[in-house]
Amino acid sequence: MERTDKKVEALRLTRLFGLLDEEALLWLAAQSEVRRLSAGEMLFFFGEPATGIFVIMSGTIRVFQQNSEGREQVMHIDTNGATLGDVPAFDDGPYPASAIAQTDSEVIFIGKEMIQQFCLQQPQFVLVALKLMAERVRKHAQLVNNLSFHEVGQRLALFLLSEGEKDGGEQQECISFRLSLSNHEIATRIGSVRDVVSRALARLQKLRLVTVKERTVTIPDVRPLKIYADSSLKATTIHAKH
Amino acid sequence: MERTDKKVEALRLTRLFGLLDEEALLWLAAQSEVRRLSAGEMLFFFGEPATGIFVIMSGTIRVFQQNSEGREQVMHIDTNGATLGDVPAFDDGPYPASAIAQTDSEVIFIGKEMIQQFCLQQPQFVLVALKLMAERVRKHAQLVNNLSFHEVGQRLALFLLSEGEKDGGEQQECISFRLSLSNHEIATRIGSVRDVVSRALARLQKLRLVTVKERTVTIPDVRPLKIYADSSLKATTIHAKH
DNA sequence: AGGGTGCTATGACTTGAGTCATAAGGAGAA
DNA sequence: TTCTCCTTATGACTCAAGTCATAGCACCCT
Repeated sequence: MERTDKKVEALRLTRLFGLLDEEALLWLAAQSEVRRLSAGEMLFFFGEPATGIFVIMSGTIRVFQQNSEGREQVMHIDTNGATLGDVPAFDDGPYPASAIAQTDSEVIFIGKEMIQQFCLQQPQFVLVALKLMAERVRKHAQLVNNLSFHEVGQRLALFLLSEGEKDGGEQQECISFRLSLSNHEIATRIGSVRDVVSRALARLQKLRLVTVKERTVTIPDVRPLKIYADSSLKATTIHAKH
Repeated sequence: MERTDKKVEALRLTRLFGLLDEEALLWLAAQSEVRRLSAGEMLFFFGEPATGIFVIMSGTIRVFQQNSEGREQVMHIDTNGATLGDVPAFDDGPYPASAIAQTDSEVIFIGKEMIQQFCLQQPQFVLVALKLMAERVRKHAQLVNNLSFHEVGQRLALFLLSEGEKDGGEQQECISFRLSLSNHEIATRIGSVRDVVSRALARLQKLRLVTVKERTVTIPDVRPLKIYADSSLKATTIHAKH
């Protein structure tokens, strides 16, 4: 199998395998195969029996659930170094969600048996996997929280804040960044639909919490936006009545 | 420390520790302490720094999130043998949810350092923990699915079906069981409020999908109820228009 | 008996969210 | 240029969900 080095390099950059020694990485690389995906290609489907885990070498992959009408709820979006399909690899169930390549991507596939065999030989690896899995639980709990307790406008505000932090990086009062996603894509992440996101964004602008000019979002002051995102609706409604 | 045997017995009955040998259990039991909780007492709070994990010896404990108005979303409810606080023990964050004793309960507390130390000595234990954590992720993904894609009536139907299976046990067409929870408690599990649950239950009765008599629920045939729970709303709405 | 307390049930109302239809702007292709 | 295709924006409409108020029932405690 050629290009083992490339695979080893890719594995070394992941959180899951990053701490392993050269030998272990070489073994894994030998057991693995590279798979190339075009944008829009499905990596796996919800409910399908799982055969192994995927490690992203390049590109970005969206993991989501979908209802019978095609409406999507994004669970998470991953890029270089992330691991996919780890849940079914460890609990032996089917895939709990579907995954699609958002851009042309390269992933490394490692069969479930390999992983399980590997686990028995590399105890410290299992600890890392456990930590990553715990973080996943935490993220999902956060998602439940957002969906249960915040309405669309607030979820949009939270989304903009997280995008702003990711993009702008710093901990500033004023953040400005280019909105790389369409309203429809935003909707799939915050659990809504295109139209409603459009309206919610307009509302945030009316409230002077953000300004949008040609898909460039400016948050003049993050604090009131954070307050809006976390505020109980009852309070804001009562206030708005007068 | 007296009553070590009792602790060992309790630990042996858990999924997390059940496969360990006597020696390991004894060590854990020696490091642990028993804590008694009255019904309604909090075990830990969302956001609090986590100090260790809890194993339920007796009683039932509810893990939930809450918004500023006091509305609750139950994440899961656990009894004998379940483990709580494992996520923060392994990813070193704060508690991702709050926990309260629903009934008088006894739990075993094991400090985080003990657990982490234990992990290094007992590789196969980590594998079990990983599997349980993966199952947790799966459950949460399922919860997100329910909240995102099903409306209250459907979520109630799913809840009744799961209660029926749990109680009645068998895989029958017709299920009848006593509804041990109040409408408010049901509401916290399916992400709604008391009034709405009451109405939704009335609607299920009008549709002849269930009958309720003095808190005893009868599902004459589970199949139409399952269909109702999974049906896309659009289809039912269009149908109802004529 | 009287007075809590907690639960259910139900009608009236409000509102957030989603659907549908339409208009308009930008990008790219022929 | 013109014709698509994709996107955003917006008004009109519908409906599910939630809020509020009220009434009735069962239970418990003096």
